[in-house]
Amino acid sequence: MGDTVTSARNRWRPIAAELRTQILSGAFAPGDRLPSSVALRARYGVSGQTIQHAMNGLRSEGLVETRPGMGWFARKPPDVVRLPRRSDPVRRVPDSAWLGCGAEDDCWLQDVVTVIRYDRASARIAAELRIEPGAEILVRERTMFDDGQVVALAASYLPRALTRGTVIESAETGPGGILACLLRLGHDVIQHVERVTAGIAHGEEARRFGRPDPPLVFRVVRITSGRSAVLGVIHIVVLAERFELCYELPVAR
Amino acid sequence: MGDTVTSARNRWRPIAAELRTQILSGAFAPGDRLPSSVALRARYGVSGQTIQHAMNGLRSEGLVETRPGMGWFARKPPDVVRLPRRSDPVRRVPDSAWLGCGAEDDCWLQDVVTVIRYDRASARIAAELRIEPGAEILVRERTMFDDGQVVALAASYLPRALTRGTVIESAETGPGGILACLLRLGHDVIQHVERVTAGIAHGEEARRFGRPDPPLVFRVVRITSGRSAVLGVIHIVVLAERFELCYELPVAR
DNA sequence: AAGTGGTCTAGACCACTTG
DNA sequence: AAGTGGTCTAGACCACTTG
Repeated sequence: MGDTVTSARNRWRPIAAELRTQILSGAFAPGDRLPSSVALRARYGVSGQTIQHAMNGLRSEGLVETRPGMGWFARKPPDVVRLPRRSDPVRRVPDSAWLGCGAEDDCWLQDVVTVIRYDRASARIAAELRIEPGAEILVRERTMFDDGQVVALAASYLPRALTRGTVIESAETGPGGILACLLRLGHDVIQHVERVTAGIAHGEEARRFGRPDPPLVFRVVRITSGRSAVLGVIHIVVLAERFELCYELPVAR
Repeated sequence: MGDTVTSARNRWRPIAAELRTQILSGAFAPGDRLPSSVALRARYGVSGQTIQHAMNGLRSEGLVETRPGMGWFARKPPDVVRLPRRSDPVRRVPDSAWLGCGAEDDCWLQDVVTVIRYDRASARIAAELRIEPGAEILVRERTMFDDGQVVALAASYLPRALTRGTVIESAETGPGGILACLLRLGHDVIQHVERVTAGIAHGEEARRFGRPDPPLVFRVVRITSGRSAVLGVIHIVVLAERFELCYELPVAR
């Protein structure tokens, strides 16, 4: 009923389970080296492949990291950076797809590369923007770095009907970013909606993150609405291991 | 610089990449059967293990699913259910750890099992509740089902100083759940903060989800604050493949 | 019965690290 | 030079599916 696959006998799973228990119980502290492949082979009486299979599982769970030539190590979880997701209409920091990440100094993003292009709305983008599929849109793509590492990919999509001939179509939109531009252009910004999913980065994304194995990511779709129209949508792909999304929900009285 | 591991030659990665491209391009529509292991072995001139390794990668990316004895299939992604995360102080639906999932009928959760126990605050819980480590707390644990499948695990932690002798310590808290109880008890509920991370379910969690392989999950920490104190915190572990978290961020004017 | 994916072994080679 | 993890092959067996 519940279980999907039992097929064939299975030695790697109990081995992974035992090591997992030891790591979670603290028998191996973060940074500790685990027994080597040959040691584990001898202990469990299995082949190297079987040990490798077990370790691959633990690695994907984030419990173990590997330094080739040196061994397996209980993982010291990377410091997680809190990304406050707020709705400030104008921010002090330069334009970035951390849109809403906060007006404060904790908005520490290190680098932003911007590509601007024009396109026609796909079915998906059209639905999100509530415009006709095929309508002209402005696409602003960004890559965000932290310490030389790519940590997020983002693409903003705006109806060209709103942006044509405005500063939004230039590389530098000035302080406050796109949102401030929209406000200056007389648009009402009523609310943002953020839809968050999680998954494994696809091939092209994994490549852009510079990882051999596809990392776990958040996918955030941020839809910004005015009084009578959707003003824009941003798709953000964020390395999940590095970030925590933090939402504040004030209680209406 | 960017790449972590190159070691040893590598045949499974390009194979995975090629199949990934075909799936994403639509050459294999969702539900289509992929070539069998023997066919792929012949096409690429590699061993079965190598093909298996490539397919394992695609499966963990969610692009492929496997029906043992039948073959590999391009994945028809499961319908994603939107979980609106709101801050309504009182809801019409029965008490549940979907707390804030909305007052509407779209709150469709199927079943809830509740365990109530008393404990002392761990360092982590104490920090979240802003009480002394070791202080007495009330723990309400829940398992949420949809169609017989476990889809979420949740545990609420409340300072016992707030709950002792109240209806919150009974199994049935009545309509509106814990939050309504707190309001009736005279507490101000000012805001919720939700911190969202994503990861692979740990061993015990994976077991509770009834999965042989640990699934990808959201971890939501929801902290509910009154005017001068934290009223409670809920830890929710949600199957990521089934849900989308949807946050509304109204723009302050 | 024939085909499917999943697991396992034994043995090989590779790139990497430390001495 | 000796030890490490990562990949690969060839061959075996298993549980599962359809006919």
